[in-house]
Amino acid sequence: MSENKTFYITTPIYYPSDKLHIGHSYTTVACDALARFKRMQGHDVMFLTGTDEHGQKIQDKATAKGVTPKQYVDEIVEGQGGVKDLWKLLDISYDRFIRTTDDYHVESCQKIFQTLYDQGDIYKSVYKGHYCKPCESFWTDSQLVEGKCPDCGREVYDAEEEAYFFKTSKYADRLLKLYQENPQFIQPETRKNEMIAFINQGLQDTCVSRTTVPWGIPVPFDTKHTMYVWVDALSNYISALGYGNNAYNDYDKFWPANIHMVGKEILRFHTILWPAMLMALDLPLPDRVFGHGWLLLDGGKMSKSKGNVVDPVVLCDRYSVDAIRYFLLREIPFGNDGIFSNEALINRINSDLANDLGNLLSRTVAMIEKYFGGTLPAERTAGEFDQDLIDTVCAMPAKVTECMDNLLIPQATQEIFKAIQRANKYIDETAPWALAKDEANKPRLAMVLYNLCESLRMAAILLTPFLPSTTVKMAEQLGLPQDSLRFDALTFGAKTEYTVQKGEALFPRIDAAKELAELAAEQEAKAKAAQAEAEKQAAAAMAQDAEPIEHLPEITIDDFCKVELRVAKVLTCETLKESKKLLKMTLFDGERERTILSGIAKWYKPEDMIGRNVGIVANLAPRPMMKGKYVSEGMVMAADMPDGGASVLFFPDDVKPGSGIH
RNA sequence: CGCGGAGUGGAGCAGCCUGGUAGCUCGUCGGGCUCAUAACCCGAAGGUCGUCGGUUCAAAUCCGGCCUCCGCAACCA
Repeated sequence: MSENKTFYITTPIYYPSDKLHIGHSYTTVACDALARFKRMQGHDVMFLTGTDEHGQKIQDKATAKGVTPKQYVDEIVEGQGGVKDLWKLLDISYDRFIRTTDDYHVESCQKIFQTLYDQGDIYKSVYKGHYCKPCESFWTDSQLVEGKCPDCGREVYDAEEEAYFFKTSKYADRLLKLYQENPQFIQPETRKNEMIAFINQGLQDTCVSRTTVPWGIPVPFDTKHTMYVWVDALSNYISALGYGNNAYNDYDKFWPANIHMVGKEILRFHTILWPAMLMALDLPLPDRVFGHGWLLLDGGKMSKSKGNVVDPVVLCDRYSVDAIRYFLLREIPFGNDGIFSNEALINRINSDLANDLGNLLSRTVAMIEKYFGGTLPAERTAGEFDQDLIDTVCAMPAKVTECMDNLLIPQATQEIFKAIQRANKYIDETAPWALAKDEANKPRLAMVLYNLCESLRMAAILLTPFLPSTTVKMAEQLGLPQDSLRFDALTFGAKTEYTVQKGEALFPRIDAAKELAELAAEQEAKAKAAQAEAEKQAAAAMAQDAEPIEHLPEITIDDFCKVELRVAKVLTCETLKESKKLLKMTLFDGERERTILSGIAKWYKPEDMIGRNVGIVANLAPRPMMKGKYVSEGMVMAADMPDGGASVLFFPDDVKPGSGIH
C-alpha cells in the first residue's frame, strides 16, 4: 500500500466563454507542481483538468458570433491559442482533460441526476425570481442592482419558473460533522469558519435545472429542463474516472480525490454542495478542498475595459515559461491573495532565478572549465566549510517534502533557494580563485567545486516539479544523464564524476528600468485600444438601443428667435430645506441679477455651480414655485441623462455673461 | 450590534494558538571579493507591532472598547 500509492488531484473545470488569463494559469500551475512532485515521489498520479462548457453565457457568445455553442467552445478549448495550447505552453502535465460536452460526461450526469431524483434527493418545485424580458434572464434579489436588471439596468418583474431542486438542506448536520471530524477538509482554515457560519444560517435547497437555458444537458426524465450548472459541473470529478460511464475505468483506483484545488469564489460549492451530493449518492468524500487566493493586480481586479488583463502567453514569450511558473508558485502566499505587478515579477526573476540560481550554475561551471578543463579530477580533499554546506543541502529534501505535503508551495520553493544561497556563500568562504593560484591546492579546489555540483544536482532534482524545463538545462550543463533528475538520487555524493559544459544563462538578467518603461508604454497602448473598442461598442449598443425620439413639429427661424438664450454666471447657490430636488441660484445675466430655481439638487451641489457660466432661457415668463414662496425667472439648460439625471450645460469661464446663444 | 479575516521598519510577509531581548525577502546605505548573468558575500540604518484601556513581574502575543481596510451573506458559469 505504501508502494505506488495513488494521488488524485483536480483543478476546477474552467468556463471557456473567453480566453483564460493568468488567474486560471495560477491554479493550474499549482496543481501541476503538486502532481509532478507526487509523481517523483513514486505515487500513481491522476491529474485532471478540463472545461465547463454549458450555460447561458456561452450560448449568448456563440449567438453573437454566429456559430453553435459547441463550435464556439471547440474553438476556445481546442483551437489555436486555446485552453489546451495554453496548458501545453505552461508545461502542464495533466493526465486527463474533461469537457462537460463529452458524451461520457453527459451520460454520467444524466444517470446521477436520475438516481438523485429517484431516491427523492432531487424534487420538482418552483423557482421564484425576477425576470428581465429583454435579457431573458432570471435574477435573484441579491443579484439585482438597485432593483433593476444587473445586465441592462431595465425594470424586472417577479416571475416563477418550474425547476428541480437538490435537497442540500438535508445534509447540513452531516456536513458540520464532516468538518469537525476532518479538520483538513476545508483549507485554508479561515474559510472553514465561513462555511460553518453559512450552514448555520440555514441551508436552502439548490436549484439544479432551468427551462430557459437550452445549452445544457437535458434532464433525462423531463427534457424541457436542462441541468443548471451544479450537477453538470461538480460531477466531472467522478465522471472523468468512469463513474456512470464506460469511457474510463479508474473510479475504484483513484476516488476519493486527494485534493480538489479551487479558487476561493467556488470553495462553498465544493465544500457544501459537492459533499452533499456525494453523501446522497453514498460515495466516499474527497480528502480536502483547497481554496486558493486570487492574483490581484496593482490597481485592483483585472478588467477588460481597463486593458489590464494579464495574458500568460505574452508573459511567457517575454520571460520564459519557467519564470512565470516560478513567480506564480513563489509569490502567492498560502491561501491568500497575491498581487501581480510587472515590477514584482521582474524583481523575483532577477533576484531568485538570475542572481541566485542561474549565476550559481554559471560560476560553478565556468570555474570547472577554467581550472580543470571541464572535468573534475578524482583526487579531492575535504576541508573547512564543507560540512555546513552539505548539512544544509541534505536537510533540503525533507523540508521541501514537508512543505509540499502541507500544500505550502511558496515555502517549498524557499527551502530550495535557502540551499542555493548557502552554496553561493560557500564559494565566498572557500574562494576557489585563490586556491587555483597554487597547484598544491588543486585537490581542495576540486572538492569545493564537486560540492557545488552536488548541491546544484540536488537542487535541480527538487526544482523539477516547479521548473521542469530549467532543470533539464541544468542537467545538461552539469553533464548529468537525462533520466537522473529523480528523487531516488537525492543523496549527497550519489554522483561522483563530473564533466560539465557551459551553456546559455538559465535566466538572463532583466534591465528592470528599461523593461518597466517598455511595459508601461505597451500597457498604455492597450488601454487606449480597449477604450476605443469600448466606446465603439457603446456607440453600437446605443444605436441599437436607441428609442425613437419624439420630434416636435418643424418651426421657422422666426419661431426660434422668439426664444432668448443667454449665458449667465451663477453668483450664489443654495439648497432648500423644503425641497430635495431644487437648487436656488442667483445669476448675473449681463445686466441684472435674477433668481432661478432648478431641479438638479440630486446631481449637483451648490459648490459645483457657484462661479460657473451656464446657459439659460432668459425670456421665460417668471414662474412662482414652492407655493409662491419663490419666483423662478428663467430656466437653466441641461440635458436629460439615461438614469433620469441631468447634465447642466456649462460655458467656459471666459464667456461674458449676457452673451446670446444661437 | 449579520458572520468572518486583516492592520508589524519604504514595499511584501512571518511571529500571536503555547506571553519573556521583533524575524524573513526586496529596497536603501557602507564594506569585501573578482569565479560568475554589474551577479556573489559581510555589515549597518530603519518599527513605541492600528488605537485606547485591562490582566500580568512581563503583552505584537491574552481580554475588552474604538478606528480603518477586506472577504462572505445563497445559486453568480
